[in-house]
Amino acid sequence: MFLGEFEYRLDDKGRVPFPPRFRPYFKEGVVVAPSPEKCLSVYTIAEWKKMADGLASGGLSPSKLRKINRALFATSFHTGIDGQGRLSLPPKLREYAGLGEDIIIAGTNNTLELWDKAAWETEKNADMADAWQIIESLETH
Amino acid sequence: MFLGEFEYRLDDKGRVPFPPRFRPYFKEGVVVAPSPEKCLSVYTIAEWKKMADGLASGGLSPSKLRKINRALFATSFHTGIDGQGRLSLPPKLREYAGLGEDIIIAGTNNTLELWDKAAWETEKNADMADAWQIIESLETH
DNA sequence: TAGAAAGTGGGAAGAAGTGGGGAGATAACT
DNA sequence: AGTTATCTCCCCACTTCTTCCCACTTTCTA
Repeated sequence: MFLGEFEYRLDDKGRVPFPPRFRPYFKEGVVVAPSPEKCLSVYTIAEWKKMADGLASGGLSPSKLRKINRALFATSFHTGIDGQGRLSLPPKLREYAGLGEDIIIAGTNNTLELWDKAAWETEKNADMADAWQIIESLETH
Repeated sequence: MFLGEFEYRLDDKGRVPFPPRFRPYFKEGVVVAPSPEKCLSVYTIAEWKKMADGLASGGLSPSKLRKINRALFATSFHTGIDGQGRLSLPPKLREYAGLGEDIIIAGTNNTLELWDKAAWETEKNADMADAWQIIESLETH
């Protein structure tokens, strides 16, 4: 269960600190994938496999599955955390998410997300307003 | 079942005492989440999981679920009570709730709420008036 | 009234953020 | 094919911050 919002700086070499409390869960490795919201999703190996299996057994047509496989697996990276507790991000992914110097790492229950700080602030405010409306409507059922 | 209203002081390091009678329920940890009313909700782990599971099984679309996950999980923090019975609050949450030196911790049945004292006084007066009206209207059904 | 529990404050040790340098590997150019 | 240049990864060091621990004062209770 990943909770919280953490602010870090991306250094010249493309490295970003990883929240200490989450490091134990990523001992076996880290999978970084692009997300539809122009940020990066960070999976544990276990969560990644669960997600991949879900897609494979999702009853999709072979051609759709090939598309998804290319989009998802080819653009994702399997990496690790270095001795100083940092994650080093490939240039392609840094570029995709428009990462500047200020980075936000946010917990989203099963995964983490990696954002440029400015983009995160706007997204967060929008999402919080929406979320409370959705939750309110769920609870009245 | 959490009842009552407790007044404490937030120290320079962002720590606030936790009502002794409630401490046993938070041995496994504390989840602090922002609430729409500009205060902080305090969950036991069990209550938090119940709430989170309810959302996950709510039949929401993936994009809505991502929004909710961000709004809810990224803005919340998993923390604990220190040896002196104090809760240490992350700066982001202190800021969100506009916490000054004087803090109110209020029981709200299955969670606690954490308020700036001044904000609490005005909210409480408004809520008491509304609540009795709502209860009255329920009883007439 | 005395003892225990709780609120409050401060200090020290350890962890974490940040930056830099060196070695090894890869790729390109001569 | 050899040499060189570049890039990446790993290790080292420093500074800041957080967290844990200790001590004091006040309040409530027996």
